[in-house]
Amino acid sequence: MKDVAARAGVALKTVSRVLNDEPGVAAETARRVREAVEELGFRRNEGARILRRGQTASIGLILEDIGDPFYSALARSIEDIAHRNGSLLFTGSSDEDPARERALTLALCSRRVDGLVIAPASDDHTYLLPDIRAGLAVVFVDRPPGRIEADVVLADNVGGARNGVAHLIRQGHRRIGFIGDAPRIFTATQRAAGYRLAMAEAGLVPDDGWISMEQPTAVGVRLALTRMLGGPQPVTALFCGNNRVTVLALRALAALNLHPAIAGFDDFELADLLGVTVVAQDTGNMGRIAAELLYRRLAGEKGRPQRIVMPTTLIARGSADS
Amino acid sequence: MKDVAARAGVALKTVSRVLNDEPGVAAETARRVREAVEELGFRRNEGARILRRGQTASIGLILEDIGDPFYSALARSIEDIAHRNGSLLFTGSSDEDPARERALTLALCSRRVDGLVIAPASDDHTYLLPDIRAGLAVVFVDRPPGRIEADVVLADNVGGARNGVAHLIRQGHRRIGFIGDAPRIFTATQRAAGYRLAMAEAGLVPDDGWISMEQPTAVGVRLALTRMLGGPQPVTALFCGNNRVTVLALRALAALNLHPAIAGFDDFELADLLGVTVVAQDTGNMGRIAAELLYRRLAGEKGRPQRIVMPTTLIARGSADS
DNA sequence: TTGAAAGCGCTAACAT
DNA sequence: ATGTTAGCGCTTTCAA
Repeated sequence: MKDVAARAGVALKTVSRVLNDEPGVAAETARRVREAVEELGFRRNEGARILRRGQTASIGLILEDIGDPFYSALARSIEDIAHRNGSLLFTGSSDEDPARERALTLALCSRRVDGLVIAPASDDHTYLLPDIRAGLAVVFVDRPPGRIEADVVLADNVGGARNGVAHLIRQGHRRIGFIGDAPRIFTATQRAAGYRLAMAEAGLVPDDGWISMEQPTAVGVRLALTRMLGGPQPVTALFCGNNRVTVLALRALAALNLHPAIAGFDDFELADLLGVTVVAQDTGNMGRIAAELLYRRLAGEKGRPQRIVMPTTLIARGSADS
Repeated sequence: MKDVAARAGVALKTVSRVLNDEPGVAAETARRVREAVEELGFRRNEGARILRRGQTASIGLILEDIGDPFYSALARSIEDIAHRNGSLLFTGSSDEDPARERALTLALCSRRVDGLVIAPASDDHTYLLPDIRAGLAVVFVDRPPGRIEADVVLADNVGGARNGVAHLIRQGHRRIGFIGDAPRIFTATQRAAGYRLAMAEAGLVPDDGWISMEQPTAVGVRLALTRMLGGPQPVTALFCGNNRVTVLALRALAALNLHPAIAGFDDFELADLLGVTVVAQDTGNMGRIAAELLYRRLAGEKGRPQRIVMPTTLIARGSADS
């Protein structure tokens, strides 16, 4: 910028004025400055500007895996809101590792992002307190924060799973299996609770062997399925706890050539063509609402932390029938 | 940091030394400093550090849509390499809009990202020249840069499409349709060329009506399909130009209850269960290689711009047969 | 309408 | 082993 000022024969401050469209610069002077900018290929150092002004116009997004369709859809809707608010977006994948989540988050705090949207893997976010006190806005999404009070946008996990399982029950099923995820994952536990609730409401008592709460792998899901579908009293229907489980289960069932009724939490691409009944969450809206809440907080909206629960939709496509 | 220094009763520089693990600080002094850091909830302002040191330890990724599975897989592999190199990652979606791509890119340049990975929508990247001259590293991925020389990592689009179409021909098909994307998109044109090549090599002359080069929409694909599959000489097989087209075509065919042979460029989740034959690109490796090249350039590797072409893999799953 | 000087929070270079 | 000074590139404040 110094070079630009020299070239245009004006003071530093005048260049700054032109670049920021501040009033009080003669048209001719402004023209000369712009010309110099062009000739030098000058690009303002945003970092220095930020240092001086104290607002970074950037937000961070921490999630489990940007490569997962559920999270990438979330990321996209958040990016749109960030863009609309003139912010750039940092993204980071925690891989479900609390230490990596924390490291990533603190790195973003050091960069002084204005706000953070976190789909947490950790259950303790007290480490964010100094930054929040210093003005950082944080909204949690998909899962609640741990040991701090903060805004959070969640799906109706219990209600959604309950609806899905109730649908299977309406189709006449009595022995229904649930394949979830590791119990430390909030959504997994909530959806399992929804399963139990639906069963209880129908007067059904699930056998212990009908419930699997493990981190989903191809091998693990196949084992769980052979266990549930073998023996003298096999389950006749399955409810899967998330999109990854559903996909793994569909593959395993195809390989085993078994065809129980099946439904799952989360919609996924081509579920329609495969005719798979799902409980869909509105991922796009969830991200949008979380990001909009973040920007309202940044704009100064006060009030106690909100807990927004998004409804889910049962989409019956046939796989749950019979 | 000033506050920390005051609290620990040392000079600013000593705090800086402790925070950077620089040698020459007594253990006891360091302890006092760390204590003060803890008590004050101090977090170093990375922006100021960057301003002083001139390296941002961040890179940017510009792609069409972070919500698209193809690109989100790419993003994930790039994020991993960035993480391994101690960088944070900015992501931005251009929505196939050259102006948005440019705006996003320049915003990142102003933030002084160390490097940029771009899956370009624009065909003119001369606007990057000043930044490249100033030391910015840029690697293009999926599509080549426009009007500048730069490193690029591409899939073997011509060869892949050719292999896919040749596979259909080997199954006995003679009238084969191609549904691509807008011709201004590099990959679309390349894959169409691969289609023509395979046809020509088999001595087949494609009818004009067998080729559709439009931005894929549900309606557009359905129309193209009814045109190709209607009439007295319908095509008996289809080759789709990318994952989105393939999915739209599968949906349209199911709705129309038509079952021509089909194959497509790009693998996609559940293609295995649907038995769809595809030409797969190794997205993860493509991102990894692009990002690694970027970091080699940042580490000072000289030499003329590279053009790396990644092989594709034909995965026959049955949908191309008969 | 324009400019000079101070300072954002940090680190490099040079004392002590 | 520790401190002092200058300055990264910009904006803010105040003056002309």
